[in-house]
Amino acid sequence: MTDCHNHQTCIDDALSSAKAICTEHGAKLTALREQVLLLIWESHKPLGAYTLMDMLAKQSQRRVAPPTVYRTLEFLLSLGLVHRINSLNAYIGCTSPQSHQPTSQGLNQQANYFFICSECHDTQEIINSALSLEISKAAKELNFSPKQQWLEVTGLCKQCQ
Amino acid sequence: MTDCHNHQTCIDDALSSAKAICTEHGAKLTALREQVLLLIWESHKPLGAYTLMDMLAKQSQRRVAPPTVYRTLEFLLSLGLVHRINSLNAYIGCTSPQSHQPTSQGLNQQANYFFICSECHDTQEIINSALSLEISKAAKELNFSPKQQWLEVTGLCKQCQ
DNA sequence: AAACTAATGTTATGATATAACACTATGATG
DNA sequence: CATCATAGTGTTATATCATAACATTAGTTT
Repeated sequence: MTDCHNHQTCIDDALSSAKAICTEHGAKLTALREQVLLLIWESHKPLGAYTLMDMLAKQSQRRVAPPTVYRTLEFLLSLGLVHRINSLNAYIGCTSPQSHQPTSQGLNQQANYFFICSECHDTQEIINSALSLEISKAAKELNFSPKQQWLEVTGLCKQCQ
Repeated sequence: MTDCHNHQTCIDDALSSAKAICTEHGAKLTALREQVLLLIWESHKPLGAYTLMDMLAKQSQRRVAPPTVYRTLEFLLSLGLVHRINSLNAYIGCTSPQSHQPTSQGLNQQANYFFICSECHDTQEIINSALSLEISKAAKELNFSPKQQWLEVTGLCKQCQ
């Protein structure tokens, strides 16, 4: 991770956020879902579905098949608790799930902006209204009505330069 | 495509650009490479590698294997003649390859911004310096040194709203 | 022509993701 | 309490996307 920080706090926060958000949406954070969310947060880097599957299998001493993982990820994605990094086919914990909440109409217009270090794979998510504004302006010029946005910037993080 | 335009002109331009860029880099636009580039441009929408493979096989009446297609795509990508749409695992012709030229150090800092209609799959690429600037600013705040950027915005195009 | 190199062909396999259906657990309802 | 409905999970098979490794061909240089 880029900043020296108390990782356990970070995980705890993520978990209590997740619980709150689940309650709010009448969704259940089952043991499996919690386990996957924790694994993703403990890693703190984008994690592939099959890596996650192996970790799960190891933890629970039994075979875990792909659909189990993908369904769980889908659940977490739908609540904005994790994000998919398209350029890596990988999944990462959302640092501000409150900002990525689905509405009754389904998902909000979602804006996901990531900076991904190609060296250490540390990935930082940002919320940036100036950036959002520029994207909206560009969309307007094209008469395009945006729904979801992903920005993935690869390069070198502070530490790895 | 979003704008009513002369599609053949568009293809012709792409092809002559491609030839110029290849010459400039001492690269060869072989028959296969030209064929793939044309197929991508004729479609004018993001095309999967396997779709492309089937189209190639059909055109040339012979079996074409994945590596053939992927190598060709890699070549075209390396010269900035096509782009990969990560959220779709698909490839599309670059509308302004002059702006995506590799340097002697390898690829420039590349900025690829796409608006992808979820209805008709029309995909527009834009160049937008205001947007680039915001991304640079955000990177600077993180002390992140960006190398490549992809923005993919999904939603509804003018026609499909 | 021989030797070298870039391009393409070929076979096999790895990596990512989903469809379809079976089973289980949990809570609602009579 | 029994039964029913539903959400969640398990299981098997398969689809989809991508690459490794090595063989062959074609074009260039000497």
